[in-house]
Amino acid sequence: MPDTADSQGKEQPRRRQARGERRIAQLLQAAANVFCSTGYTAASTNAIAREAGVSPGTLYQFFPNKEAIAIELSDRLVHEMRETYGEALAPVDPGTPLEEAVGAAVDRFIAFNTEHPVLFALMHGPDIPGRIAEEHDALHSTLAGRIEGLLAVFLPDAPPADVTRTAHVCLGIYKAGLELVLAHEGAEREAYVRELKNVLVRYLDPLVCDGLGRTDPTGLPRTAT
Amino acid sequence: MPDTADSQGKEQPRRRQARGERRIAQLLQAAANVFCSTGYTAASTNAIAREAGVSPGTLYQFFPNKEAIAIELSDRLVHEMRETYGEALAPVDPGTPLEEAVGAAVDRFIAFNTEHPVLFALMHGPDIPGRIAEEHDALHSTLAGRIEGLLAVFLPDAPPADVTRTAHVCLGIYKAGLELVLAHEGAEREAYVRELKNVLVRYLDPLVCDGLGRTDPTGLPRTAT
Amino acid sequence: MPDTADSQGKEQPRRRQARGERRIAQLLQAAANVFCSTGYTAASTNAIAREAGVSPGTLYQFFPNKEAIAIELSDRLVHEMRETYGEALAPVDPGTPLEEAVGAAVDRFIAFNTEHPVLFALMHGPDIPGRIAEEHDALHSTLAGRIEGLLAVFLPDAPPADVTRTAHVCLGIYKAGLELVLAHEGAEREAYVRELKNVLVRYLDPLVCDGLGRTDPTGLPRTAT
Amino acid sequence: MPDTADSQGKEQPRRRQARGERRIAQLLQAAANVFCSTGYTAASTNAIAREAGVSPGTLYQFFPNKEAIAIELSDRLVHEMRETYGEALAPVDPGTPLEEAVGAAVDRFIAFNTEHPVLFALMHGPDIPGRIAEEHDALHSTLAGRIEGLLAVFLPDAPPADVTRTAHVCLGIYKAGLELVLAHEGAEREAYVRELKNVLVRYLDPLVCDGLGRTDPTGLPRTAT
DNA sequence: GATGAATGAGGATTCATTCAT
DNA sequence: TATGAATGAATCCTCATTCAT
Repeated sequence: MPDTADSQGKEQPRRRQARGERRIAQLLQAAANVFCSTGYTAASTNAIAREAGVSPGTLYQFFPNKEAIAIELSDRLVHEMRETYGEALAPVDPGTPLEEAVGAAVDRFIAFNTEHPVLFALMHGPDIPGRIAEEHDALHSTLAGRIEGLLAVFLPDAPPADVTRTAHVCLGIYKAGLELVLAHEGAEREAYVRELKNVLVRYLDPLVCDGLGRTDPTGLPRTAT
Repeated sequence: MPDTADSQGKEQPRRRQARGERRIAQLLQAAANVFCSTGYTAASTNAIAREAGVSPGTLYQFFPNKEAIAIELSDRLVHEMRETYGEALAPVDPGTPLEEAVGAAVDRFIAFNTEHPVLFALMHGPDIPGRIAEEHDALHSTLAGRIEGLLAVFLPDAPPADVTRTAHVCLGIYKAGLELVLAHEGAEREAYVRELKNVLVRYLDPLVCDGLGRTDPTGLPRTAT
Repeated sequence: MPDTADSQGKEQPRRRQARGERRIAQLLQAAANVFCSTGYTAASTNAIAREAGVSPGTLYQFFPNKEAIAIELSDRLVHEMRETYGEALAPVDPGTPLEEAVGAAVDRFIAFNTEHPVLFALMHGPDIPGRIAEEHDALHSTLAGRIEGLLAVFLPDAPPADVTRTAHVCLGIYKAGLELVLAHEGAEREAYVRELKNVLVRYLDPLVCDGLGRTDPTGLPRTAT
Repeated sequence: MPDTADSQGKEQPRRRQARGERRIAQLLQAAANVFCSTGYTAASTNAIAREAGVSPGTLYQFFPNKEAIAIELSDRLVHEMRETYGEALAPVDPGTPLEEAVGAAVDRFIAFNTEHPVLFALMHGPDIPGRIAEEHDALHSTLAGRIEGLLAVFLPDAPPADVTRTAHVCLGIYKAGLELVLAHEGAEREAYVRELKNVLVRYLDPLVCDGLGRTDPTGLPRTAT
């Protein structure tokens, strides 16, 4: 009756990894909690270790510093995002109306953010303009990339630089909107969600038209409210 | 027969302002520098004192803590903003085209931000969503208020709650845009400025009623770029 | 054209002293307040100056340091004590029963202490045994001296060293009792006052009146040295 | 067959006591030294750490603040007192003459105090009357409790409130006496010890009599020297 | 005399990180 | 691996005291 599995002596690497994985998950979860409640900057490694119920030394066995924790956390979130929503942020059928696509994307993003509140803390990058920390950067680029992918569908002819820029603008808008959304509750929150969608749709709509004169078969403005 | 100053009794509050007022300015300048280079959260009072070339004790003679410095700094910035641009953010003639008004406002804001880079650090509020610190809050409310005033001209019939919400959205957009603008230079920066204006104009345009009620049946941006 | 009063040249000392005395009284009062509310050790000169409504510099114009304030305060208290109760703590008629004399003395002491609560803070000397600070020492010796004077009446034949020692013991008892008295209120306080008197009377009674063979009706040990 | 500690799950609270327990003892010893030489109020955690030869951080790994150190120190002293002298301060046979009991108790107390001089610093509670700090309070209550236990033997019929009050008075007397004792040396110290015993015996003797008319079989003053 | 500015060492406390076990 | 002990610099802030005005 083996009290613990790894007492059998075989396959230690596997087991060790197993335990290690568990520890890592545990630490990341703790880090997420701490980042959420105190913010990334104010979070301390000791606090994370405490929250995880392990000693500081243990934490440093898996992560060289706070930044590494944030990076790994970001990576896992990105990974889970991909798992959940597929490679493209939204596997859009090119015929989808912009409004619908944006609405769906925002809803998904917000749902994901709500489920993983730490995302907000991680996204909330640069205390200092222009000096985006590495840990946030990874997440940031990934998000921007996904948005870019989504945009590519709607702006097939736009120069890449423009698409990239537009993606960054969208991400900025989203972050700002998310902040407002999270800061409110109930009906007001809903209202902010709607506004966020409006901002994005109205911003993107003319660009979509510009692209290649793709006109709505109806000849009417594509995104009638 | 007043033989000495203390026979007057009143007027205790502030004397010997000469050196003191200078020191305060010096400290605020130093604080601005430190906030800019390390961010508000990471800035330390000792660092500010060092930057100002005074001892920690001196700093504490004028400010009880970092927050107070930030608040005073914000107050002065707001004050200067008012001095520079007048009470309303832009004294708009109601007939002004939205695009023009927004463009002017953004240009002014950006100019002011460029001249006072610390504004960005101060605006960059909540590490933690929903928990905006007092020092940022004051600045935030002021900015939101100014935007609201501007919007009131264009949205005379909208319910106040909507105007407030719209102002917050605009401020969010502006902050996000500013971040992007500041993160780039040269032509790219110009491009981001343009995008920022676009976002705002397109967002606001459908909300605007041309004096006689919203006539846009589509609700879509009337001022396609 | 005298811009300030003291440019007249006459009678400066008088005026200076007058104002100075006022300042000193003001500072001492403030010090008393601060000593009472924070204790002597924790009291800061800045706090005293603030309480007095003057600048730290002014304080140091009159007192070289905290200790000097305490000493002066003690001196004035001792002086007032003398003024109020005369040179001897109680001008006792040798025939007075011990109980009465002690009761009166304790009542007076407590009354004085209640009226001048700072006395307690000042008496509460040595954080460190054997190292009585100078400031407390002055007060202490004075009090001990007064008690000694009182005792001399009742112990005319005792060797001086014994009288001194007994006085110190009485003062110690009194201080301890006062602490208990001040720590309680109402009936309980009264009870402690009674106990304090009991302790002193019973302690002194056997020592008293070897002289004429006043015998102790209680049969309690009178001379157990 | 537990291969690693974490397979047990329980028992987390304290491990690795070897070094830690030693450090704690070392820190407490250092604290005792510092409390003795500078007094409790003036003692600083940094000074304690320095005295212990460790860094400030180490101290804070074991104690959250100065108060906690004082409390732990008090607890250990009380514990050792109990170990040394048993649960009751003196396991008195009810027939023991008061004088003897008091004498023994005082001797023990003084011996203990002499061996653990920090006790004095810890007992010396309130800088401010009525505001006894927690750390001193614990010690104080314990001592008062022990005295109360001792008194209960001699005052079996007295109302509990009276016994408590009497115990507090005795403790006060003892503290005052101890101060005097410690402030002297040699013969003079001996003399003060004798006086202290006298004070206590004479104070308590009448109370004992009151109780139930327990009369000395000899009919003589019970505490003849 | 009076002021308030200035000091800098020292107070408590925290933190990222390392190390011996 | 995991632990908890250890570190020392850095945090914010206070204090007694001095000095120019």
